Amino acid sequence: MNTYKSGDRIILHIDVNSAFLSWEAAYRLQHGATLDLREVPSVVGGDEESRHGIVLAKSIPAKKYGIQTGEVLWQARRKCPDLIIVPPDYSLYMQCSTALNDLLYEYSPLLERYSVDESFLDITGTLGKRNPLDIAREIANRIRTVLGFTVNIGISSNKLLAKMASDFEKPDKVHTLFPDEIPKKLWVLPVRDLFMVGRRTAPKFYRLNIFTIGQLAHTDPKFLRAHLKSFGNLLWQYANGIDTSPVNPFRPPAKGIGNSTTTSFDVDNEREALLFLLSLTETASSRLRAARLLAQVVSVSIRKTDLTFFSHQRKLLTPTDNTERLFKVARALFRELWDGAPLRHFGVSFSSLCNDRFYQTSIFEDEKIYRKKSLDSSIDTIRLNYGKTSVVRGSFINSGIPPLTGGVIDDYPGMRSLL
DNA sequence: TCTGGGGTCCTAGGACCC
DNA sequence: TCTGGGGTCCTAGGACCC
Repeated sequence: MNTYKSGDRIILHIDVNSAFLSWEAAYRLQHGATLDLREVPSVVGGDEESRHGIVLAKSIPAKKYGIQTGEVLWQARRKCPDLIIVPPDYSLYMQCSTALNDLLYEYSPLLERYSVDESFLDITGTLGKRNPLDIAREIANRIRTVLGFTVNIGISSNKLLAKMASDFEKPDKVHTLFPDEIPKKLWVLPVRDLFMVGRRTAPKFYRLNIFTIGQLAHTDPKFLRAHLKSFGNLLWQYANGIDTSPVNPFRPPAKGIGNSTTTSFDVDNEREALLFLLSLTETASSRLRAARLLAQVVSVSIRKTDLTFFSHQRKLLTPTDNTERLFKVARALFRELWDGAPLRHFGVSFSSLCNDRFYQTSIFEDEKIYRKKSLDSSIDTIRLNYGKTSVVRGSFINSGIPPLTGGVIDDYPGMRSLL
């Protein structure tokens, strides 16, 4: 029952079932635990004390209580009083992700790591005479027995359909969604289930009397364009299973590097606000230097206690990776932005990135920049060798504010919203 | 007691240029 | 003096993804 044509590509989308939770469960079992977190109502959740308390991943039994990813933990606990909550361990997830991708790579070099727990694999050239379903089942079986967790695998002739297929019945399932299966398997689904139809777009469709992916697929694209601009066109194509994006094994260079944090208390004074911004600038700029990049745009964002969000950005005359220079801009932006209302969240991010080896210099370039550069790199080196807290700015001492905030694990797979 | 943190892309309006 | 038109750049905000 091969429903694919000989000229088509064969793309697999591999999606780890409840990734963070499964990985925690597998790790604990391998280290002597007797309880499998996947078999009881459980979640991976942030620290409530510091206001990071949301559900990051849930077990299937937890889902049966109506618990949703992104939900606040006290609400989840109200739905299920016996809920087990475990803290996240991102370095473990990174190791599991790498092990998964090493295994996938045995089946094709055309492997795209879409996120920490999702990958695309183009097996067109390595398939030979084998049936793609058999290969997918073999991959899933090996992941389960060798690595100790389960995946869903979607099979189709493009990435969009493969991704939609992996989202069908879970866990530990292989599904196909070839073009001739679209009416039966895709069009019957609610429009909200289509990739890129989020919480704001779905209600727009409901108002236009579009409730299923099939209805969207049969709507005049000109009508969609009138309501949703080019996004309408894209979604019409997705609803019809059209996607020509290739599986790209090369990660494109980052377009922006930033860090943000929700503070453990409301910040109502400039001194503390600026310390948080400095703390974020320290980590974000050291990531910039580690990647050998310079930034020409600095942006600062804040969130008030009512969760409203504001941001300001500024383009610099010349790109830089210098902590002090970047912080001065961030500070100016913050002062423009802030009206004095208490804040619960801060963000600093850098964009318009360029390579640090060749860049346009300005005749106004500060001569002292070379000394500042060597200071930054010395601090980076000391922190790398002796730990992050080995060098700390005096202003943070006794401030109750962490001197370095945010930061990602090296090589954490970048995520993107588009295929 | 409200909702993390890392990203990408798109749009609209204003400034400015020719 | 009474309002063109095309283009680029910059900025703020909003949508989506995992």
